[in-house]
Amino acid sequence: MAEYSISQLAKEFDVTTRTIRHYEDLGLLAPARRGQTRVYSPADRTRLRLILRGKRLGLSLDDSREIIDMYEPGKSNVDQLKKLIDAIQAQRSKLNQQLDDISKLLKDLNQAEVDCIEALKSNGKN
Amino acid sequence: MAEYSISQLAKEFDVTTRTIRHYEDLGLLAPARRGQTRVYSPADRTRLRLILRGKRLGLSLDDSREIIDMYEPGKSNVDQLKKLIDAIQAQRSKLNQQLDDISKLLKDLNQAEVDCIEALKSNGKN
DNA sequence: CCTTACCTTTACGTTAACGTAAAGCTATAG
DNA sequence: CTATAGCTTTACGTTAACGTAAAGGTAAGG
Repeated sequence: MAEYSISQLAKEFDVTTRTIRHYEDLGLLAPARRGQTRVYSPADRTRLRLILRGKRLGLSLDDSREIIDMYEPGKSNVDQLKKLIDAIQAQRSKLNQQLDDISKLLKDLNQAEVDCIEALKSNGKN
Repeated sequence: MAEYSISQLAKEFDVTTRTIRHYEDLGLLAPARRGQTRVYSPADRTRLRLILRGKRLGLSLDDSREIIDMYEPGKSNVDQLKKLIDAIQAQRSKLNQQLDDISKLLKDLNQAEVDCIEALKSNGKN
């Protein structure tokens, strides 16, 4: 089965159909139509997954569209490709910054937890 | 020198003074005052750094406030502490999800770059 | 004394990312 | 045949996170 309805995708990724249509309005998705009804291919499904992954990472929908478009070069000219490579570099450095942020946050959380447990212990004595 | 003006912090972290005041409106910062003027301590500066780190990770300001408040238990009761530990667990699993997302995205970007460079080569032949 | 450079509060405006309601088509089950 | 379930478009509403004036206090420099 290589196709999905909008509500199937909505259920699978735990978003509303409104959200999926919104992404289409912004040009991030372009599913086929059977009559008036949207029909999603596995490729559409993958695009949706990428969009939501981007969201979890704090990317704007515009950012996500740019990234997703990077995955399909081939019809571009040389200048565009060079711009794409630059964009990829930029994204990579941003992601590395995030990795650094996350490791620091995790460290902080560990410390906070230790402090919490300590507080619980001495609190239990009262 | 253990104090900062609002514009010093704004410059250091590359945000506007409006942004910093906004964080105060939402209860994320509470600097001292000299007369009417805000005076920021190193601790305030650290809180601001944490807020902005959270922002880079896609956290809402409310999320950030919760996390930051985790760093200072001590006056809480047992129930609050237990809730804090739960919140820490939740944050940790969210961050681990992000780590996974990022590693996948980085992988995808690498592949996209390879594809780009390939396209550039064959394009150069024309 | 007055300009320049800060600081302040108050308050309306803006953008992104949807939510929500209204109104209607379509098909299948009872 | 009609009622229920799922699809559609259109369009106004909402929330978060600030932006952007407007209007004014304060202190140092020429």
